[in-house]
Amino acid sequence: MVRKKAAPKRRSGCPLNASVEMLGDRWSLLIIRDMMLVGACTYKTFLECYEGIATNILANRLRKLVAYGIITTEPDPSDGRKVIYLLTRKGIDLAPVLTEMVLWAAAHEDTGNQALVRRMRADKKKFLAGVRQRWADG
Amino acid sequence: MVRKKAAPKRRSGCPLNASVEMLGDRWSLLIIRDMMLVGACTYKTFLECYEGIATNILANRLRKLVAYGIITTEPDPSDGRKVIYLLTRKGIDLAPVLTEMVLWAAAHEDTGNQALVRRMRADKKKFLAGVRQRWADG
DNA sequence: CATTTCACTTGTGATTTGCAAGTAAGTGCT
DNA sequence: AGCACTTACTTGCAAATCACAAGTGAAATG
Repeated sequence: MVRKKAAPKRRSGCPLNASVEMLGDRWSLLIIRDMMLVGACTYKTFLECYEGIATNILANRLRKLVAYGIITTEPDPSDGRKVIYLLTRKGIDLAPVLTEMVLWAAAHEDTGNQALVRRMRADKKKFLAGVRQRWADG
Repeated sequence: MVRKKAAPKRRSGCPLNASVEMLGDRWSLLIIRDMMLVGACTYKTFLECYEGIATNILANRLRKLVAYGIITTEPDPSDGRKVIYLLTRKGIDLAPVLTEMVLWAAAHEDTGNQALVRRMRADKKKFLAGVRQRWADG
């Protein structure tokens, strides 16, 4: 007996469903974090950044993030093998979400990079403006 | 040949890893949302809330959220069959994260419940205080 | 031209998920 | 006390997803 594929039904019209659809997995948010905070932008740097992600999964997640309009790709003009991944406006707008998550974890768990956390906590707005600034320049 | 279980290595000491560990799946955030926004607090209401979650998965996620200290359980004094799930302080502190996610989705996708979104956007602080208030009363 | 780098894809088991079908304890009615 | 019903789960199995190792093809490097 063949089972139908039937995507999991979620209560429609409820906020957050869309976000979870796009970001609710083990890797997507980490990829975005590394673009935003670490500046990673090629396939290789992602693979190295958190060793542990499988290469097929990384390819899959990047494809999905592009499909959702959170990141884009462009060829590296100085090296035809490389593909550069960039955050779109929609992707950059995730900065407040990431910030709150980092602050939450910092408040309730042992987190590394206390310097960053302090900077975020001290002036959230300024921190977010900084992220936007860096990405606006491309 | 037997494969070792080997949890996926993530770069240690980086913020956000802890959050993704606890919340980075399809359902955990939705469960928390429904506690926070809808007021769901029993197994049955969770199952009905978004029909689509499998009962074994729900049980598993609730157990994990308890283990992470995000929710607690207590027996319903008026009905011995029921278990009441409650947000802990740590769980309540997720409100800003959820809020930012809802606002992000609202800005970039078609979301339902525009009234809620407007209320969040109009006065984020007041909205968060309201959530905390409701949970403080228990 | 040979080697290396880069961004992937493919194949193969292992793990996780979705679904239907239990089960055990508590409640409510008679 | 007996029986039906609700609630919070567990179990079993198939299907989907994942981790890991090993390619592949195009472009750069020596």
